[in-house]
This record gives sequence, structure tokens and C-alpha cells, in this order.
Amino acid sequence: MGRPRGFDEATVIRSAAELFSTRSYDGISMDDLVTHLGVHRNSLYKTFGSKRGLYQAALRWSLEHHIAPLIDRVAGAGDLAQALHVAVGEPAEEAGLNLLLMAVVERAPVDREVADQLAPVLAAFDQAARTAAGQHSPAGQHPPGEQHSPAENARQDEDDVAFALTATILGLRLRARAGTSGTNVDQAGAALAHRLTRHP
Amino acid sequence: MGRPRGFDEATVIRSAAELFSTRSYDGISMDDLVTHLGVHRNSLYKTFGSKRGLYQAALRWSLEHHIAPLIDRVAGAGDLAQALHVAVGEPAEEAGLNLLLMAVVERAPVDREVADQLAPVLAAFDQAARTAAGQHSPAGQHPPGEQHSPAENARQDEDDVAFALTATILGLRLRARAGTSGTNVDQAGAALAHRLTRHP
DNA sequence: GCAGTTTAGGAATGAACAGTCAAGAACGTT
DNA sequence: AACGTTCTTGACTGTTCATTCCTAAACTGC
Repeated sequence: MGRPRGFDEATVIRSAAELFSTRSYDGISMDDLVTHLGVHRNSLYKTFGSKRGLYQAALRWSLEHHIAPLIDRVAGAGDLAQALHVAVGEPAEEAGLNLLLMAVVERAPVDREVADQLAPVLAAFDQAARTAAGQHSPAGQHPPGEQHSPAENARQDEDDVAFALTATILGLRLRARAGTSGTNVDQAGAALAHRLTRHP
Repeated sequence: MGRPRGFDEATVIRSAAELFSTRSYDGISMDDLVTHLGVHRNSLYKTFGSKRGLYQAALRWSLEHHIAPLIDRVAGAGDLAQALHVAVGEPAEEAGLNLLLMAVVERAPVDREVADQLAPVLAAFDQAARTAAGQHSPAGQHPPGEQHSPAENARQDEDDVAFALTATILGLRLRARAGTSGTNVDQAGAALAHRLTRHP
């Protein structure tokens, strides 16, 4: 009952995510959003409560619909080269990764809820990178013990490499954003993957 | 002649760089700067012209006094592990790299002068990473020819790996900034370097 | 100690900002 | 067709923003 909405909420969220992926949170005004989304201020406030609410909805949507599938594809990639390719080479995921990048760099440090939302995503990325890098040891957190058995060291090493690989993926997207052509970024990822998998 | 300054310009620039490294450009107001720097608004405007002028001075200073020496140390590192360690493991350079990170992610896309200033710095980083990764081929741009001789391919590959390594350095700093729980960044860099140098 | 020059300080300006209000329009229900 | 409900709309509010004005202060040279 009541007047029907003149806009599709999912579409608005997707457009907002796109806009938020291009500039900093404080660099985007509500007027910018109103213009870019083609939806009236009050409709946005009614639906999302505040600018922050809209941002959070956009981030959540992007993490769920862009990043999570991307993580799955990274985890399912046959080898590391393919994993890096799907992570940075696909232009379709640009907006999603750019928003993640912005969120990590400039939102997380000043918004705890954002930080708390991103932490598990980065962890999942690590896990996927670890899977793609070579299925040597099973998933899992580190057990509490302080002993350094060879098996534990190996597992820790896998974690560390995966952590660095996620960093590389984000760094490569950062550089693509900074002006380097996508082709070169993809090529750089391939070159690094090749070096890392030379010695299986 | 005239009344002497009540502040040291270099100190102010350094403090501004520190502050700009913590939040986005638009997330920092002139009031924030006035408070953090302990210098009156008018003195800042008299000296730097505008908020953007102050930012540019801070960025230039940081690139010159933090990033350039860091690049030199990366280039001079004995091996890749050491290069990554000096790049991400030294807490003294945190502010410099964080500012670089913020500049690349959120300033460069909306401020061409910043973008133009960062491009050669990233290129220098690539060159240093290439040097640290192994002194196989001399420095230099690619010659114009389109042939793909083995030597050229090797050189291109070195460039690509170096590009990816710079991305990794920035990515690792990004993750350090994001509050890495568990795995530490330095250790991750070391693990990746170890994998990359296993096969010389 | 006065003239000239440069900085400091506080107050002001207008624009842009996030968020709100009240009136009306489009529906389902009765 | 009258009603309650939900959405739309444009104007509005108070705040914060970057930037500027003006006067007083601190110095140098005469």
C-alpha cells in the first residue's frame, strides 16, 4: 500500500557503489549522488537514512556481488597466473575492486564499521590466494601453540605468501587506477606469477 | 625586514604531510590543519596560497625527503627480501608511504598535477625494485622496435616483475594501514621474496 | 623614534555541505 | 469516493567549509 517507488533500490545501490569507487567519501556530496543516481534527496534519506548509510549499503552490495564472486574465481583458478588475471585483468570488476581499495585506504581508518566489514573480506582474499598459489596445506587459523614445527612453519609460510599476494592484487589495481593501462598491469601480474610458479 | 615568522616552514610542511597521510584530502579541513600545525590560518594562506598549495608542498616534501631516500635504499638493498623489508618494515617511513598511497588512490584521479608528480616516482620505484630483484639487464626504456628478441623479452619480463613488486610494496603498506591482525606485513614480504629468489 | 615592511590574529564572508520540513501525488483498501 | 499510507518534491535549516579583510604587532633601516 502507498505510493510505489519511482526507482529501483538495487539499481541505486549499484550506481552509488560505482560513484563511491571513483572518489573519496568526503569528495562526494549528497548533491553529487542525487545527480548521479537521478533520485531525489529525500528518497535517499528515507531509504538509507544518511550518506553513511547509503555508503554502507553500496559497500555491502559491492562486497557481496562483485568481490565475493571474484574471490571465488580466484580460489577456483587453476594456477597463480590465472588467479592474478581474473583478479586484475577483468575490466568488469574494476568498480568493485576500486571501491574496496578506497574503503581500505580511506574509510576503514576513520569508520570502524567499515573496517570490521573489510577485515573478513581481506582474510577471504588471502584464503583464495593461498588456494590458488598451490593446494599444499588445508585451510585454517593458526593453532595456539608456540612451537615451531616444520609443518607449522610451512603453513605459516603459505599464509604469509597469500597475504602478500592479496597485497599484490590490491597494489596492481591501485596502479591500474593510477593510469597504467590494464594490459600492462595484467602482464605484470602474469610475469610475477610466472616467477612464483617456476619451482613447484 | 618585517616581522619575523613565528614558525618554521619546513616543520609546518612536515607536520602537514603527516596529517595528510592519515586521512583523505577532503577529510581534512583547514581548521584541522590550523589546530594540528599550531599555525594561524592567515600564515598558512600567506605562505602556501591555498589548502591545495599546502598539500602540494607537503607531498613534494615527502616525496623528496621520505620516498626518494627510500627508493635509494630499495635500489641499494642486497636482495629482494632486504628491499621489501626496508620498504615496508621500517616504521620511520610509514607516513611517507601512507601519503604516497593516499595520493595515488584518491588525489591523483582528481588532480592532474598530483598525478604528474607521482608518475615518475612510481617509475623510479619500479627501477629500484628491478635493481633489487636482480641486476640482470641495465636500466632503460624499451627501444622502439617491435621485434621480440629473447633479450628484449627478458628485459620486458624484468620490467613487469619490477612493476608488480612496486605494486606489492604499496599493497603491503595498504594492508599494514588496514590494521593487519595476525600475519605481519614484514613477514609476508619476506616470505614472498624468499619464493621469488629461490631460483636464481 | 619614525617609515616601511612583513607577519599574526580575530572576525567576517559566501559557498557548499548534510540533513529536515511540509505539502502534494500515487497507490491499496474500504 | 473517502481514507490511510507511502513516496515525491522543492524549499529550507543550521553547520562547516575554504578563503579574505582589517587591524595590531614585531621587526629593519634611517
